[in-house]
Amino acid sequence: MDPKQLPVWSLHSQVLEAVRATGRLVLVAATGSGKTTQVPQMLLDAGLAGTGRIVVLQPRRVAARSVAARVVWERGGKLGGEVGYQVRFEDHLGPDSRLCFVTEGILLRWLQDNPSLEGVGMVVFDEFHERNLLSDVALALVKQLRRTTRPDLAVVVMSATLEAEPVARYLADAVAPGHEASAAPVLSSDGRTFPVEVRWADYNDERPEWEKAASAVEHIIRSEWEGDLLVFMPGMAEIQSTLRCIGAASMGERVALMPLHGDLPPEEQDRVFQKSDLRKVVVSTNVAETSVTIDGVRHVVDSGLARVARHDAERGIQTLRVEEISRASAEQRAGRAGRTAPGTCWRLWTESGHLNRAERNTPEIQRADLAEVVLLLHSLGVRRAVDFDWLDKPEPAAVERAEALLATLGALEKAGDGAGGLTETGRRMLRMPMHPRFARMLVEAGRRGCVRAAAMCAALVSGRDLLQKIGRDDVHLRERREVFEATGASDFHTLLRAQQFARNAGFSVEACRRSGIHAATARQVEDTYRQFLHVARREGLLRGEEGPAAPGDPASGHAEAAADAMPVAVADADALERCLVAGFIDQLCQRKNTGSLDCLVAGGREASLARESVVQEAPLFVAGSVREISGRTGLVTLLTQCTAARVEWLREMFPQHFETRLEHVYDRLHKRVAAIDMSRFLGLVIDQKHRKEVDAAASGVALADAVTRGWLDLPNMDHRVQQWVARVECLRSAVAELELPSMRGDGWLKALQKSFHGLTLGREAQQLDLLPPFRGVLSSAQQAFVDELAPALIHVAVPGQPQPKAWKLNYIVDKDEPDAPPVPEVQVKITDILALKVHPAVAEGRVPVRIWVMDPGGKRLGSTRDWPAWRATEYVRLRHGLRAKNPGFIWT
DNA sequence: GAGCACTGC
Repeated sequence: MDPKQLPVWSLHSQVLEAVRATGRLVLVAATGSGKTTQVPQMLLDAGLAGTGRIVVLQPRRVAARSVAARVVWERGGKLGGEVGYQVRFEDHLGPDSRLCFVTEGILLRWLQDNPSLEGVGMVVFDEFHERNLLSDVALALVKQLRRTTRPDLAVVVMSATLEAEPVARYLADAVAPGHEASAAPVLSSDGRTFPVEVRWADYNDERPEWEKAASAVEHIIRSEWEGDLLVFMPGMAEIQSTLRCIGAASMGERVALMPLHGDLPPEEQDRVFQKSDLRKVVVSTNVAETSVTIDGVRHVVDSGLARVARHDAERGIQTLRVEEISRASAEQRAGRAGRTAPGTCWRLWTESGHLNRAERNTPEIQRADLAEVVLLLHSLGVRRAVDFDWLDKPEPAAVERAEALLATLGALEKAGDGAGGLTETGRRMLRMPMHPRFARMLVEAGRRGCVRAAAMCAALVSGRDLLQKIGRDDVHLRERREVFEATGASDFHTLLRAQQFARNAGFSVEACRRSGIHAATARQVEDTYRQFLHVARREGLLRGEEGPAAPGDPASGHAEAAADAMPVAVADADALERCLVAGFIDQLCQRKNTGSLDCLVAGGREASLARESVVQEAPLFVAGSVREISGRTGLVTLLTQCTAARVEWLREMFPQHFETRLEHVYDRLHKRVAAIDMSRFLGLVIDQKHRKEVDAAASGVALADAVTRGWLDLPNMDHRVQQWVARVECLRSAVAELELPSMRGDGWLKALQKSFHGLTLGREAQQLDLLPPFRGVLSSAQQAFVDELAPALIHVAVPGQPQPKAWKLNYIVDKDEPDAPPVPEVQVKITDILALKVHPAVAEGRVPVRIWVMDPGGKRLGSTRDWPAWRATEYVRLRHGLRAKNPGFIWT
């Protein structure tokens, strides 16, 4: 087919006009419009990038590679000529390349070496609706360039389902001083897809997702519709359940059932794309939503769920939870049914439920670990990432967490208000295309002569999991796995041995699978390892480990390659472990006890050591990964990829993180306060020395703390004391001029701390009469005010009675409004107050007493804080009944 | 007594 027949060509002149006039364009074009291959060519042929390159950003390596190949084929010529691509590990750009398809990470690396993108005339963002972290960062940086050194740099944002307006406004340019900024022009084009009919679940079906999906599949197969089926499930376990359910149903037609997820060996993944005599039913994770396209699918069954990874910045852990997908994501999934012919999409949720779903997915920048991006921005002069001009701002807590990590690793200077500038170590780390932890590890390895091993460790955890998950009763695999488990020192040794095994086996898929290793991952690890090593060599980190072949020596190429392929050798016994500890130092863990796997994690976190970790004996270790998963019994935070640590190493590498100070703690076992010189490392107690003498005030604080934690109950916190607190509070809020201190919350705690001043034993605290010290928080003048103005007892004169009556007041806190001022209450028989004319009040008449009015038999008739009004209404209503029941009294 | 989506330099 002639590419010029593609729908996007109908916009040809408008696209060129917009870019020529404004240097900007937002293009919304659905799948099949031809935007990815055609628009870059239009822009190139119109000469809109001047003499510069047109850089087209792709979210995936395969996409960059295949689109470049397609465009080369359409235009003739060869790859690396006019058209080329560059992705990690592969550079097919030539000196004359004008159209450059690159992945997002590549552009960001270019920016580091070439901050004003000299030689680039235009940046085109493709598939921008995916809102990947790096594309958001790249767009923000391109925008900044346009406003500063590169006003001529054109920018085109293309996407399938994006709402165009926010991006167009984001890319607004100031036309002239005083004029309103003009948004970027927006164009949209139809795709070339077929209609997809959406069917909804029409009631709340309580069955599990896999059963509902199986029913839908059965229904489709039994009807006359043709075409393959694609079922979306959140994860592997759900896929297995779905396959079992479908297999159990009898549908009168044989079908080919196929799982599809990232952990599948390649040959099984390929089955999905091969022609099949039977109708295919593919049950897949999110891979099939964007990364992978299966031809021939006419029916989509969508559970509406996905596992979403989030970096919880508040808690400093990675989470992975099943979430409802957004409406945009559901659209994308439905579209998978209409690529070759009209189709149907069966959503396993209701149409009204759909409206409650989020419109779009959370952009990655709002759910990712930002350490790497924050470091990059620092290098480009952006010191306050929160204030940077983002399309969607990252959470301040996430930026803080990232800056804290960078400071802990020693990449940023510690500063009072947030993070300071880059350190020398930070500058070195920047040059390495990896997470700052790994960069820190390599820097440490350079000092200790174990760069190869450290680079391999970094490569091993930079991508997918190398090792397959072992089923609970897969005894064979478990035995094979144990072969890799060398020592109890580090789980990385297990990975290193497994990788070595894969190497020795020539990355044979069969051999690797028998030992539970993903061969494809192992091959990727190898590529990553070589790249890391190359970078380390460039940075001079490998100097001590290499022979005479100096870096840059033209003859050294082969020698390097040969050396890199050598088995990993480690310089001295624990050099590698020290590097691992350095890289993961912020995830230092301490076993709580020997009986359980529960651990304390640096920074006040708690988690559990993974059962399969080899680091079972070490009291102190670092975890390569801290993540929360949902188990059958709820959420569990698991520590994996662990390495045993020694205190001496911490003292040597991170002396700045030690803090020793005198702490008073309540010892629950001996029920007393102990004064301890506590030595902490990032919050974890490393060493403690008991002191004989105890500070009186600090001891009081520790006892009060024990009370708030529920370790110590106080029988003497009785009604009298509680009433005193309530009375103070009542008067404090009613008569602010008195400036009484609050005795709730913090005030209560302070009173307790003062009361316990000088005590050390839990028993002493429990036996103490708390009323005198709680009164003592106030000066004697203030106490007198409280006794007078918020009294426990008031005397009320009722006309016709010889003497005033003494009423005992109870100051009551509303359970539903615990922060509201307490109200004084009293219960009175109606016969005693019928003649009362003025409602009694406390606090200089500002707080009327709440009177519970009782009938002569003691039954509550109601309550009032305005007796005359009550008497005029409620009483009048009740009078008849009262009179009938109590004829002896004169009911006036 | 227990477990895991997808990418990128």
